[in-house]
Amino acid sequence: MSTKKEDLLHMAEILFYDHGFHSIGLKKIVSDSGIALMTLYNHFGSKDELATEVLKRREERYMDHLTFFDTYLRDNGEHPDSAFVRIAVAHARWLTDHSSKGCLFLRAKEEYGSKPDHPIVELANGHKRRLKEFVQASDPLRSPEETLRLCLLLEGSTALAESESADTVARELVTMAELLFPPAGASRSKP
Amino acid sequence: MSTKKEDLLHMAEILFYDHGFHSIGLKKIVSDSGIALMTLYNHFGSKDELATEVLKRREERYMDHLTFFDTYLRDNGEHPDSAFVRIAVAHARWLTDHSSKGCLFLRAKEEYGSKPDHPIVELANGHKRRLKEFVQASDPLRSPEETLRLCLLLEGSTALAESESADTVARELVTMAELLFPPAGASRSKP
DNA sequence: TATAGTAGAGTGATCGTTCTATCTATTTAT
DNA sequence: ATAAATAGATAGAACGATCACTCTACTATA
Repeated sequence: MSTKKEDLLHMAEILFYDHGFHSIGLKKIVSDSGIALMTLYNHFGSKDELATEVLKRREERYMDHLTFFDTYLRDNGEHPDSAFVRIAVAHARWLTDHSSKGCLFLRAKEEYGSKPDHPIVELANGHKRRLKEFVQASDPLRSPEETLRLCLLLEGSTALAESESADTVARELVTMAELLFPPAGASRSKP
Repeated sequence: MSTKKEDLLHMAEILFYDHGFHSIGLKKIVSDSGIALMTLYNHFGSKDELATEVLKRREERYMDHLTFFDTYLRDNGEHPDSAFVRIAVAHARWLTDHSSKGCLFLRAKEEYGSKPDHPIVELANGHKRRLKEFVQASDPLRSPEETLRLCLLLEGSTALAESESADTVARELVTMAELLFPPAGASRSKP
């Protein structure tokens, strides 16, 4: 892929995340990137298309992050019997590695939510659905209610990190996951 | 207070919540209210001032809701020994009673977050601080970590209700609070 | 000779905000 | 009770700024 296109996607993600989709103008994106406006329109048909690709790449990066850490932790013997805790740890790591301005997908849905068939809204909804499926598939023994509970913890930590230190929130997220989702041998086998 | 002013605040809150602060124009607010634009400027000095008053009134309503339900539940013998669970129940009720487009204060902070000394950002930060203090004060025996955990549950339920049914989320919120914050006699006295 | 990128002007639309001029209702003075 | 004065609300035009987006003409690289 073109370097200019990558630069634009990178800068657009930063600016969208820092200021919101409607608040930021294309002029700001191209000027901060040092790229001509026509080059942006050469790569993206519209502002919505740019925002859509930003979200697609962010989802890919986030899901890769979760998958990588889930596997890494399991293979290194950390929480080997509770996939839900591993996912919590992976998400906690994401929180401490990124600036804390909430979930970009929820924010997109909120800003474009008046039109439920808008591609950006569908993408945001799809991400939440895929994340839930990822959680459920990580441990088929867990109930749908438990899956929702982990999703609630993930959403809650992302939101709370906007008001509290990310490190603190990350720590409590893992603690809560350990309390609610102990490994199978510890509580689920309990009568 | 003038009826027109109340009508404007009411309509502005609905539109800000449904579409975001930057996405909605003053023309839309006044035309949907059936009120002249100059009447808006007669009551509010600017769009920011209107948004500020919307947020102030919403916070007052939310905190009143929490306080009322906390007292009501305790006086009616529901969860009399766990204020944290009562707050969770009160928040769950708020979720099922309102449309689910996230926390308006977080959204305000996200949209105006580039200027940390903006009155709207300070108001949003203040709300989160006051909410935390309310939680902490409701049960002084709880640790600061437990307070953060309940705040995480509240934030998580609000966020998750944007993707999942509010009723379902509300139920899981209460369940999780009961699991994590059992009444004093049940777990906190455990050695 | 293509291709990709550039600057810059220009489109119509909408933004927040201001101004004016008119109208109506209530209050005050005679 | 009638007239005058005050206050609040109205529609509509207009302000400069910015928005997403388009077009053109020029340049550099391959």
